[in-house]
Amino acid sequence: MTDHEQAPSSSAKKYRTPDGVPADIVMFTLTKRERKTFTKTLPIRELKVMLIRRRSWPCAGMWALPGGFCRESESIYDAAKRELKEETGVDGGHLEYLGVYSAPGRDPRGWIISHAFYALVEEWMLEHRQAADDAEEVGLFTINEALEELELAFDHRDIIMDAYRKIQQQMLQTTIARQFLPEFFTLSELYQVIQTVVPEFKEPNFIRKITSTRSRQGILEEVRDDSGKPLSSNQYSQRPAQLYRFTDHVPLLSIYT
Amino acid sequence: MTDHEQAPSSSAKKYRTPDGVPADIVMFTLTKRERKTFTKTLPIRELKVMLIRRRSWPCAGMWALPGGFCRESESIYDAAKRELKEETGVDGGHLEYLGVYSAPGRDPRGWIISHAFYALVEEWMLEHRQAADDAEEVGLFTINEALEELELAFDHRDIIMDAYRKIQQQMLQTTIARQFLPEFFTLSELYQVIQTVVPEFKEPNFIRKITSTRSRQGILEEVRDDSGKPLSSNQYSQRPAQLYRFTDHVPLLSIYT
DNA sequence: ATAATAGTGTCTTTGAGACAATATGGC
DNA sequence: GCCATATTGTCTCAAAGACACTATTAT
Repeated sequence: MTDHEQAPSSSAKKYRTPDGVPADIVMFTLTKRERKTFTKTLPIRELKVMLIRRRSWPCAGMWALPGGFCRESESIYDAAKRELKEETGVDGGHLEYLGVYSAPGRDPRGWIISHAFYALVEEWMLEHRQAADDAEEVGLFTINEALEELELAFDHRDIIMDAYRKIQQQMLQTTIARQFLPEFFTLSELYQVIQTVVPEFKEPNFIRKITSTRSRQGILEEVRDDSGKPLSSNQYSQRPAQLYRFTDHVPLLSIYT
Repeated sequence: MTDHEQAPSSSAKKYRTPDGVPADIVMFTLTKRERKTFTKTLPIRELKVMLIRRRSWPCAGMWALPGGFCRESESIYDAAKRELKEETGVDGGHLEYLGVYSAPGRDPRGWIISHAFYALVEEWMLEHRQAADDAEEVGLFTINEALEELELAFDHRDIIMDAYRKIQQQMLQTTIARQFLPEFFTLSELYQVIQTVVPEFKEPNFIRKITSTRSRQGILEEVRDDSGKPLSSNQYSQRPAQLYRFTDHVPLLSIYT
């Protein structure tokens, strides 16, 4: 007989049930800082994570992921979406489930099962947050700062490490890079974004590979104007560079082929 | 202020909290049936999922995933591991987290947040279950049977579909195929296992590709005996075939290279 | 003209893909 | 010898990788 048969009922609780089910969000953003050089160049980009300094028990004074408790009338994903909106004031943005954190004793308030999400937001979305919220300390940190220098609440260090691993994997295996780029972008920008999130990624012939191989064809396409002329941009370089955009194509990867 | 600040405490509950947090397991197995032909040949393999017919409210009479409620003293993963052991009598086997199912109203018993796992077990592990459990109806079904012909309890249809998608993806992108194979195996067996789980997978030159390309090197290695002579098997063919085993290498895939 | 980045030409080597040819062992 | 499956030979074309070269624009 499975335990399903001995289910606790909502009317008469006989079994110990969790004390709360929050959704916590690892909000990543890619900051963009102009380099002040005499000539045009790509901005400096850095991957950052948003944290909030807790003011009250438990873990007062430590840095924590933004989050909030889920209500009965919503799914966990809806709770995360609501929380993301409260923090950024924005509805959009990439929001994806990361996992569940349920080790006994992870939260001194009781039996708290946390669901982690990660979001990719634009830097400006976080400015709203800083102004709107009264006196709550908010910070943007690089992954290294967060993991090495800060005191993190609960098991949020584990969550951030897991989220970092996941975003790195997704950056290489999906087209989430689009979340960090304008609709049209140059291949140098794309390469820089990938490298910012996955420093190990090195492709000397990146441009050629993307543009000249059949198997990669389909994930990107050249941008052209109405008359079919290729569009280019010289925002970051002297010589204009061809603009590209992501298509809807999602390639299927395999270790065997 | 984040909702973390308004946390319910275990001593004095002021907020509605979930009525239960079960772990449900999609148990996959690959059945192996000898083909009765005059000559040696590979067995027929089929991917099956184990379901249990519910006897009591809610969803009495419908087929459901095996599962059980999580206790305060264990993590969700531990609960799934415990449940897997109860069902199969075996400690081992591949067990992996799939996701959370929390849509309001998904369970008539109340606010029940289910965590799905999927497991890969060997067929014989399920035999124990059939004998040990008193009078509970257990079945092994192909994915198609489960999705097309059975009445499934709760949102277990969604869970099974998600699990199927995930196992297909993992079969191509990780080395979980090893869970369905003996330690040493021939490349024909490996190919058959992959195709059983992912029928779309077609590689005419499979053997050559695996054995002769540098980029795939490392995930498999030839088995040799003490004196360095290659080991082969003629269990499934007249001419003996080279045996291989998986290494510990995990390749990193990217859509950009 | 110069500097700086975008993109191409070209050559070598590896890998994919298709088939034909050969090898092995049970019968 | 015959059969069925495993494995290799061979040939063609696509792609990776390296590096030198050309192109385009701001200053």
